Amino acid sequence: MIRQRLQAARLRPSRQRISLAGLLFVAGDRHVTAEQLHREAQALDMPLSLATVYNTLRQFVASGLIREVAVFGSTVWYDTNTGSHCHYFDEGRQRLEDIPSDLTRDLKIAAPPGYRIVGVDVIVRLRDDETLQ
Amino acid sequence: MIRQRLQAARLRPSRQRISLAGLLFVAGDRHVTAEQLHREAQALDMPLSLATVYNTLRQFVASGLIREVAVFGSTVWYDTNTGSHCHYFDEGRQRLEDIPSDLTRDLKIAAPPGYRIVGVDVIVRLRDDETLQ
DNA sequence: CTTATTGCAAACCGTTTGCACGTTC
DNA sequence: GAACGTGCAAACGGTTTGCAATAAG
Repeated sequence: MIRQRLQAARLRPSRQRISLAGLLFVAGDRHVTAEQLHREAQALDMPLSLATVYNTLRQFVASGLIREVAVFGSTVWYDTNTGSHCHYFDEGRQRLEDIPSDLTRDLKIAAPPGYRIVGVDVIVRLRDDETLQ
Repeated sequence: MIRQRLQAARLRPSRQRISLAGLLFVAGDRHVTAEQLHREAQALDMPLSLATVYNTLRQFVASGLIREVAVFGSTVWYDTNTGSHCHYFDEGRQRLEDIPSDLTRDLKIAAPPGYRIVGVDVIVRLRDDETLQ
């Protein structure tokens, strides 16, 4: 199943890619950073380097298997749900989550003349009541 | 006017802060990065260091004079319009701009139980028709 | 004279890259 | 064996910080 997915994306099924695709796709929607995924792989004794995690995630994005999400800060988040949807970002726990209903459908966005819309990112930043000083 | 604005924010009107506040607030809404603002100041013979630009912009954010905008990549953008509104990001020219109508009013966002919404970022990524491969 | 601000250079941190080695087809 | 993938360590780029020098109240 994982192998088929990689094959469909024209990526050779190397041990590392199978491990990472397994972590990403076995458990439904996921939102992870490269470092998180690397730690997970380590914990499960899947030996691969951090550089490979970064490179692989970029390849997965290029192949449309996952997508990037823009959040504050320099960290790139990856989302296995490639459809149109929005995100909550819990600033206290630093966790990214889908917003159940696709709010983008409510948005009446037009591109300015001469431009094309290549993506819409909606992120709702949250603070939990305790963390909120 | 600039001095009053700084005073209201309880920031001492140092030469550097007056320069930067001038650049930011004299010409209506602006969207800049720290590097851009530093280059502008240099060009106008306002001597200040890049570190000061970074620090000052953070103070301005903390005082509510400007706000940060989350865009892809590690670069932080600063917006002199602190009200609720959304952004176009021109990926070719790397320019950030306001979307004239406040789309966030169309969004029916609720915070999950136990959470508070501290901000909503909507960024519409654009590519101009030429740049589009 | 006390407290805040600045500038430099070094640290930082997430990410990318060059290149020698290993793997897949 | 040709093309591709991996891992290391070093580079990168935007940002932050420690600290001595300087300026504001």
